[in-house]
Amino acid sequence: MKFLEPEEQLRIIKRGTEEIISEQELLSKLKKSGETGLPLRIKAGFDPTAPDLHLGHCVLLKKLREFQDLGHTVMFLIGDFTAMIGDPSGRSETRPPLTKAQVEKNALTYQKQVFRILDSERTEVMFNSSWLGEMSGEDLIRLSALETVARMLERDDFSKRYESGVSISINEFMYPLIQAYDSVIMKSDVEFGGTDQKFNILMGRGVQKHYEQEPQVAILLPILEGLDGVRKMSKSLDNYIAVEDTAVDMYGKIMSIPDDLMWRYYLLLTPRTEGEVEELKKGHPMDAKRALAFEITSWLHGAGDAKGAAGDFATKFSQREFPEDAREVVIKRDDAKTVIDLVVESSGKLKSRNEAKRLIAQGGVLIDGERVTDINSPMPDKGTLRMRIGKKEFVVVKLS
RNA sequence: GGGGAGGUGGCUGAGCGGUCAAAAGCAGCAGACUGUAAAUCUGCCGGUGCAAGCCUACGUAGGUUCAAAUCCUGCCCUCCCCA
Repeated sequence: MKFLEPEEQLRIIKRGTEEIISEQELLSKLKKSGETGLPLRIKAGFDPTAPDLHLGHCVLLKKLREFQDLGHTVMFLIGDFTAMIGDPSGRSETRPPLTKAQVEKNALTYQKQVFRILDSERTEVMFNSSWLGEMSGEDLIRLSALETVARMLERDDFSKRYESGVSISINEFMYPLIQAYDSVIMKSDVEFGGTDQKFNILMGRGVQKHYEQEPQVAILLPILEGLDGVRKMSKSLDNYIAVEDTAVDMYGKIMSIPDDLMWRYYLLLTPRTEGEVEELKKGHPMDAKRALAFEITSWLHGAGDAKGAAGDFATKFSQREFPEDAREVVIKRDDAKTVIDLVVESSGKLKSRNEAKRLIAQGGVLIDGERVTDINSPMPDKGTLRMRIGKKEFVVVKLS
């Protein structure tokens, strides 16, 4: 195996990282791998709690892919055992543990999604239940003796919870230790994670030393903010862009992020250099955002789909025209006496009749380009209606 | 084991026994404007109903009362102090 110069590799790796502990160690590991011809073993752990990968995960996956392209091996660890505990990182409360069946199902969905980004040739998929499941009670106690409560409480989220009186379960204290032990078994050279993983990853170093291994380098990546631009992207906050979102949705969602946030997306999710980004900043923000949306969408869906999505967005929102490929719905005339029935029957998004009422009253519904604000308006006497329901839903309704 | 505090709508967080479907903020939705599903401003924001109204909601089960998120009791859960 031939590698690039260690310094060059380091430069590539460093881009967009929050912190590397330590850069010196990483450089020496890279040098050693260059001399021996052995790829580095890169560990990244994932909780199979959310089967929906989103762009937040992609920050990490993209970095892993860069490592792979440099010739190193990624160990994609599915924390099927630890998921039953629930990672307390960044949490303000205890998470409910998952059942075994749920975990297994989620893990499969996970794998299906990551190889959109990772190179499967250079990836080893691992499950920590394969070694943790075999640990005896005695092993576990021994492991737990390696750290103290005071040390655990140094961790920010634990101490905050402790001080503000939110519960911490004992098993949550075990989490960092177990994650650290994974690094020992996996003989990890580098462990990746978000900044919220700092404590856990550093603990891996300590435990590896205890087992007389060279400690892993910690590479911490920033947490990506979600659609609201403030809170971290996560499924539970529903501010996420999923890897499996359609190209159209993905493009649209990226267009909806606040302007200020897009530079961060450029840095963390695209290969654009700082110079290129500076150039974009000089131009119109909307052009820069379009380019961003296109770039990310084609990364995950291919250029063809991305082009389609861009066109779709332009007609729907920039020109406010009715898209040609709108969803079609067939409704029986008897089922819809008035406009509100029509809206309720044809929309796939509205949760209640009240919501439809509000939407109509507030002018959010257009039928054949005409705004309808009276929920009791009679049905137009036509066979086909082109409806816009809210900002994002376009439906062609055929009456039978 | 003893003493104390608390559990409110997706979240944070107010709440005198009636005027509470419950303040405020966040999130969400719509309109205006625009450069976009940016920003800003305005309105909406439990269900059902054209509406009046009705129904369901303030950890859970009961009770007091004409009336309870607000008072009492049991239970569940969380936290603090002492041992």
